[in-house]
Amino acid sequence: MADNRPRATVHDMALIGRATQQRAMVLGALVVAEGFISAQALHKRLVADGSPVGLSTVYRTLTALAEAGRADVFRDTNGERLFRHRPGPDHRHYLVCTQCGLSLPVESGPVEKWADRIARTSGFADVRHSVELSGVCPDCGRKADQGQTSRSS
Amino acid sequence: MADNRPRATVHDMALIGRATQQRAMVLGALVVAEGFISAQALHKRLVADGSPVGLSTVYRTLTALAEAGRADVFRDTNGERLFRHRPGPDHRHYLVCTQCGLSLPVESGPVEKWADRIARTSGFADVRHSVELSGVCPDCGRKADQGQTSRSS
DNA sequence: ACGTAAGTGGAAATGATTTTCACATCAAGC
DNA sequence: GCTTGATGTGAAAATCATTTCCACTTACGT
Ligand SMILES: [Mn+2]
Ligand SMILES: [Mn+2]
Ligand SMILES: [Zn+2]
Ligand SMILES: [Zn+2]
Repeated sequence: MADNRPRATVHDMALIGRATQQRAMVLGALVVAEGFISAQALHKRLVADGSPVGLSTVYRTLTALAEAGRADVFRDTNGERLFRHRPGPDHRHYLVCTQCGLSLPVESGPVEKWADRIARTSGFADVRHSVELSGVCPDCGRKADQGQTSRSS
Repeated sequence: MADNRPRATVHDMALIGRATQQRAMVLGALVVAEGFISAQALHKRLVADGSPVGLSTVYRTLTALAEAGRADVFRDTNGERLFRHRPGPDHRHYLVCTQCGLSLPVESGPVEKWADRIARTSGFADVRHSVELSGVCPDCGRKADQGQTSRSS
């Protein structure tokens, strides 16, 4: 009966220091966003919603969440960093829509194994990986069709 | 008998427009670098070597080479873009040393298959992937050991 | 309640990349 | 070789995300 929209947990806040009102607002907005969003965009959204958190604080909170493993980070093509509240306790990879930010967690077992093997056989230390998939989601693809290459039926 | 260091080919230049002296210098320096290097660093190197190419031109040339598929791009952790002359005609992925830029092409068959499958089953259009491995190469790891956690034998 | 370490926010600094635009130079076509 | 228009160049300024500063709050253990 209870709806199962994602929620912020006290757990999230405990990991990054003191529980301030600002952090609660940022975390709340991030959870509600349900997808990848930039610090700038999240800040605008907060201000628009009458929750005037400083931009520096938004950056600090998102960075702290990411470091604590409570948020995932995605580099978009312009180099901007997008954040998303991490649904579970484990590291994930996503397929992200370049138009609207919609993100879909993808099954990444094979890549993890691949990356681990390379890490082991390379001789390199502290090997990390960054795997990002991006594309245009069905909705955005449909919208895009109605504008250019107007292939009449 | 002929050494087989990588060389710039006329082919590389043909793909990006006119063959100017500046482009030849940038391409030459990129090839000689034999690893990932930033536009800024490459520019400094050119200036130091008495080949005063403008920074804008370095950026333009590297970007053009990347678009033409003659260079690979790597986003380092600070968001800076590193370039490397692409050894062959095909798309590759690398394991890059975060300390010195040394890069090792890695066998990426499994990831390509994985990414292709997701692209096909996701419903997304124009799916692209970015896969980056980074770590500390043996040489740099050795150097790092002689400085901190001095665990006496 | 108090004291204080931790957090906040507006403004300024940073730093990579892009843009501008007056000037130089490729590469055709004669 | 010489003219010429499209293309390329570069110094400086603009952009823009992110970080740093620092005087002022605030959370929270005592
Ligand atoms: Mn992974
Ligand atoms: Mn690939
Ligand atoms: Zn979309
Ligand atoms: Zn190294």
